[in-house]
Amino acid sequence: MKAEQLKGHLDALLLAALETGPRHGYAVMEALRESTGGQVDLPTGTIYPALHRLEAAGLIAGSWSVVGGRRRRCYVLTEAGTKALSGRRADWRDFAAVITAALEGTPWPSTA
Amino acid sequence: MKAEQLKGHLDALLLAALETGPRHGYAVMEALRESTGGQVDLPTGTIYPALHRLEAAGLIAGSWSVVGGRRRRCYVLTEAGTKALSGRRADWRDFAAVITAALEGTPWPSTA
DNA sequence: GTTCATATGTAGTGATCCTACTTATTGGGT
DNA sequence: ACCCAATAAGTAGGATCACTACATATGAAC
Repeated sequence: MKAEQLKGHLDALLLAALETGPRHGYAVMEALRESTGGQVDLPTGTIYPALHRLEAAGLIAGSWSVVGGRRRRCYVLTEAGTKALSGRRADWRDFAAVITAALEGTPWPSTA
Repeated sequence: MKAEQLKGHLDALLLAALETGPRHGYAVMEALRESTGGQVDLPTGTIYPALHRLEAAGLIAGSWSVVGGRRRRCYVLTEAGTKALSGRRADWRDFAAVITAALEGTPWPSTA
């Protein structure tokens, strides 16, 4: 999984990882690694700045807590984040359909 | 179609556009625009440097010609380019499958 | 003769993800 | 006791890539 390929799609993955419930950064990292069979294995230098961006954009809301002596910043999808996620999903479907069509010459399997 | 989404996937599109036969840059641009229903509409500042990169990488070979008083640089897929294209296609399928699975939670429609 | 489509190109910008490093706590191995 | 791995968060700087804006030139239409 090359680095450049992910560009522009990471936010959608992070939002999706938070859709099932609140998670802290490290947990998001692991959730993503497991849900993709290890193919999306983000370094901390990618995930934390990305979460900060999403928080600054108002798509997720973070709050500090301490569990087992370790500080955690737990993130939840905001209402704007939920909307953004469905937008990103639609964007992805469109994007994937276009690229697949251009590459394969065959139409995308209908999901409608 | 947001700009950042395309990052890392452009080369595959360009190689695919050249698969059906030799084309010059402007023609590649139009072919891509038409094959994607206008959704991939690359500015010249994107396409020409990208073609230069591919040529420098040995994936395409360019040659000058003059048609109707206008100079053209016509590109052909090299052998390495053909191999690269099938690699890029495989990469895309893997990538798309992973992202779709992570976003939708459902497996990719089997193409096998 | 001016404007549009054709045709190619460069310089600089901005966004994004990664590498490498730092800090801190808990718990297991020896 | 000591060290190291896993957990947990973060920053600074670098590399890549596509885009904006601009420059150049010809042919065709009006």
